[in-house]
Amino acid sequence: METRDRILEAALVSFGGRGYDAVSLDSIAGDIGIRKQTVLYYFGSKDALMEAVIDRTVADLAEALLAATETGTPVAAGEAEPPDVWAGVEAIVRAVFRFAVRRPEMLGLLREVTRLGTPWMDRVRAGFEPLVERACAYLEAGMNSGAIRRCDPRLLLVSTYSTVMGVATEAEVLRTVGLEPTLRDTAIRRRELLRFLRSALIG
Amino acid sequence: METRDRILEAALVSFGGRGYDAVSLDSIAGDIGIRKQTVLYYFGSKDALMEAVIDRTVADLAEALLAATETGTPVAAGEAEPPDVWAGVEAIVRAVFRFAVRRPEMLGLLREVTRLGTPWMDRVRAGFEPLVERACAYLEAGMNSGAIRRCDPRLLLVSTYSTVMGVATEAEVLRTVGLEPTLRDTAIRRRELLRFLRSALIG
DNA sequence: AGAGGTATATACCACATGGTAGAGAAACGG
DNA sequence: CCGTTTCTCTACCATGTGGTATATACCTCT
Repeated sequence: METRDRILEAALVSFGGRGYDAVSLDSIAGDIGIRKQTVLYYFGSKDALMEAVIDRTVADLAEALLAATETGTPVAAGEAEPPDVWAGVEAIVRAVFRFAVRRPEMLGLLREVTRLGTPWMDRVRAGFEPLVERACAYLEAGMNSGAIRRCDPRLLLVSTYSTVMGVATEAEVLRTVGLEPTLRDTAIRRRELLRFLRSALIG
Repeated sequence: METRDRILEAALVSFGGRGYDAVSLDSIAGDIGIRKQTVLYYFGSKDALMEAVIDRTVADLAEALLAATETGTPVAAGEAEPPDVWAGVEAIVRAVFRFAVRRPEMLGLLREVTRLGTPWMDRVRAGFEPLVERACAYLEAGMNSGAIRRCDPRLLLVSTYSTVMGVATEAEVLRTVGLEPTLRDTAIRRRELLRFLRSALIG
């Protein structure tokens, strides 16, 4: 099962980096020195390959982000003490930036899928659903404890998601304002973003 | 010059809505009841058509946003009094949401171009450069007057841009958290976003 | 050794795409 | 009334695409 993984990896990089339509099966196969028909042997069609890539990416992201949420949240069932909301947000942002540096294709793929919409997006939704639920409950708990300002948790989640994803992935936008997405600058951006979010959430 | 404009309009809707690669010249021509060769008569190639679409969109957006910036900014040359930064930000956000409702293709195209990157993106940069300059100067003035917290204005601009664009355009993300991008919800989102930004900027 | 599944390759196909060539209409100037 | 320019069309082409059919090597189990 070696080849299958190599195909999945190459497809992830291509789809996430250049977009579904812009990538041909020939180019994916060529990247790892095999023929297109070998790709079609493992994955019956281009669509099926995309599905597999999405599923893997969503699983990886959801796992990492759920793990990050547990950081700094001693939340037992029916606990009374409020969790440290800010620590949780910070852990999530750091996890996302880790992906932005080490596996930018994954965040790129996520963007691509939100652009393509239905039916690809449904797979993402399915995989992220527990994450979204948890995040909303988390934010709501923070509002109840007064740690963050009161508002619609879903809207707050969207704002936060957009901001984090944008800053983490939109390299072209950064270049527009004269910033290069180097490792050093990325750290600075992360710090600045955290200040931004902290003000927005707590203020 | 009637046909030319109709082509430009149809291409804008298609490119912005479904992406450059996913749209064929045949489909653009079909949308307005002409043949592909007529499209190629006015615009020598698909690339040239895309350039024209980008240029028009950038010009429209830049004009509207620059106009919005002037709202509530009695900024004369070498003025001493600080401008009302928050009023300016609010005017910009309202202008962006106006586009999100009335011309969503334009914001979609902007997204698409940032995804495609060089060399398309250079045209956007060129058209937005004065806007970016103005925005940075604006934010810096606000920091100097103490109206908003001090930080790198370019990073703050990127954070704000990402947030506004995300909330204004990512309909799929909204659906993920169970929100529909109706007109009514859009107004609510805009209000919530303004509260979010206000906290982030002023805090 | 041979049967059967696993895996990779060659050859091919139907189709859509961007682009070219050139004809026919329609308006316009002399 | 004729030549020129502007515009739109039909017809065609070269290329790249996703996908099928099929052959071939390899490996494992009996």
